[in-house]
Amino acid sequence: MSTIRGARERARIEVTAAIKDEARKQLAAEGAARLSLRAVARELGMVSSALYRYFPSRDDLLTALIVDAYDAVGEVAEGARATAEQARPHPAPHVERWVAVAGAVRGWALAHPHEYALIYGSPVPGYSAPMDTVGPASRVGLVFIDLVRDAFRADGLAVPRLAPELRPEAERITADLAPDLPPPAVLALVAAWAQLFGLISFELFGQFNRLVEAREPLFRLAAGELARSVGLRGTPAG
Amino acid sequence: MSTIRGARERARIEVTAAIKDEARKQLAAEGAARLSLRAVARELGMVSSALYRYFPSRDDLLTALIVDAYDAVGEVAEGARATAEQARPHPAPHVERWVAVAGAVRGWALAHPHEYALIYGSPVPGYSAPMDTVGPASRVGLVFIDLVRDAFRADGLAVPRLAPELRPEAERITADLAPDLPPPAVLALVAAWAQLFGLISFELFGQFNRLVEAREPLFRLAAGELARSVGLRGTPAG
DNA sequence: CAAAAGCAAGAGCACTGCTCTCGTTATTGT
DNA sequence: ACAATAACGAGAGCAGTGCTCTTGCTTTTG
Repeated sequence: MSTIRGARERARIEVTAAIKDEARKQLAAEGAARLSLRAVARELGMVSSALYRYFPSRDDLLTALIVDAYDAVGEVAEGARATAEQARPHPAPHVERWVAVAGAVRGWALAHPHEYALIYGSPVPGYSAPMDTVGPASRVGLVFIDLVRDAFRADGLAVPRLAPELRPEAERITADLAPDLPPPAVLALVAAWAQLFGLISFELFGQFNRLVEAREPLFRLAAGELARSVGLRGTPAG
Repeated sequence: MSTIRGARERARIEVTAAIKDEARKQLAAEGAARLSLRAVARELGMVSSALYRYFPSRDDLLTALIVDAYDAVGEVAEGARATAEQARPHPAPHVERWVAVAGAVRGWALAHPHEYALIYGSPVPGYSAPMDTVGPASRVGLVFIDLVRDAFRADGLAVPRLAPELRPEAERITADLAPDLPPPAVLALVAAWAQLFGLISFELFGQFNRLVEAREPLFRLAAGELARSVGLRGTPAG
C-alpha cells in the first residue's frame, strides 16, 4: 500500500516535497505570478528540465500548492472548532464557536496572504479548477456545516424565513450537503460562507486600507451576525 | 485646458486609447496574467519598444486598466441607482434600490469577469495599489453611501446596535465617509459592502460550482438582508 | 530657422515555460 | 544473474516575455 519499495520511490517523494517547499517559499515571498519553475530548480541545485519529471507543468505545481493550501486552512478551521468545542468551564455558545472558526480562518489568511490569494483570489492558471482541488476545498465549508449541525441538535435553529422561489434550490443544496438540516438554514449558511470570505478578502486585498483600522473587531461583529443569520444562538451582545 | 494643441498631442491620445483598448481585449480574452505588452504592440502594428513611450511599464498599463475598470463598474452602479430612484409609478423602497445597485454590480462582474478579477481579486502587480486608483475605487462605495443617506432622510434608519468597543472606530469611519449618518449604520455599511463582494467573488471565482444553481435569487436574498443589516427598510418579504 | 523634445524602429539582455536528446542509474522480468 | 525497461539528471535549444539603449526621423518650440 503505502510502503516505500525502493530508494527510487523514496527519493521521488523527498524531491517532490522539496520542490513544493521551495515553491511555497517563493510563493510566500513573491506571489503566485512571480513563482518561477527555473528559480525553484536553481535553488534546489537541479536543472529546470529535471523538475518536469515531478510536475508536468507550472500549472500542475500551482495546483499542488493550491491543494496544500486548502488542506492547511481546512486543518486550521477544524482545529479551531475542536478547541472551541472543548472550552472550559462552560462550552462556548454556538455563535461564538462560529466566530472562533471564522477568526481562525482569517488568522491563517493574514499569516499566509499569498496562499490565501491563491485559493480565494482570482483563479491564476488556465481558469479551470482541477478535480483534485474540490475535496480539500470543501474542508472549511464542512467545518461550518458540522458546527451548524451541532447547534441544531443542541439548541435548535432559529430557522430564517425563505422566499418560496428559493425553496427548491435550498432543498437541492440541502440534499447535497446536509440532508438532516433545515433547507433555509443551509441556504443561509452558503450565503454566509461567501460573505465571510468577502470580509477576509477585502481586508487582505487592501480594500480596507485607509478606511478600517479595527479590523478584527469588525470582522468578529460581522461574523457573529452571519452566524445569527444562519440561525445559531449565542450571547445576545456579540 | 483640455484643448488639443497639435497633431502630436492628438496622436498621443489616440494611440494611448488604442493601446488600452487592445490591452482590454486581451485582458478579457486571456486574463491579466497572460496580458503581454509585446502582443498588444504586435496587434497594433508597432514594435514593443514604442509602447514604452505611452506606458513606462507593464504594471502601469495594468494600473490604467484598473482605473478604467473601477470607473466602469462605478458608472454602472451610479446608473442603477438613478434608475431605481426614478422607478414608476411608485419610487422603489430603499432595500430594493440597494438590491438593484448590488445586482447591477454583479451583472457587470459577470459580463467582465477578468476586469472584475483585476480590481476585486488578488492584487496582481507589485502588491501596492497606486494612488491613482483610490478615487475611482471608491465610486461604488459612494453610491451605497448616497443610497443609505437617501433612506436615512426619507424613512430614517433602523440603526443596528453596536458593541461599545467598536464605537470609536465607527465614529472615525463615519467622520471620514458620511458625517451626517449614524455611526453604527456606517460601520454596518462597510461590513455589508465587503460581504456583497464576497458573494460576487465566490460566484465568479468558481466557489459555487456544482453547489449553487439559482445564483441570482440567492444573491438578491443575501443582498436584501445586508441592506436590512444597515438599517434600510423595504418590503417585508424581500 | 536652429535647437530641443517626442517618436518609431531595431538590436540586444536576461529571463521565462517547455521540449528533446543523451548518457546513467535503478528497477523489473526471465 | 543478467538483460530489457523505465526513470532520471543534465544540457542544448526554441519561442516567448519585460525592458533598455541607440539610431535616425519628425514635430514642436524658442
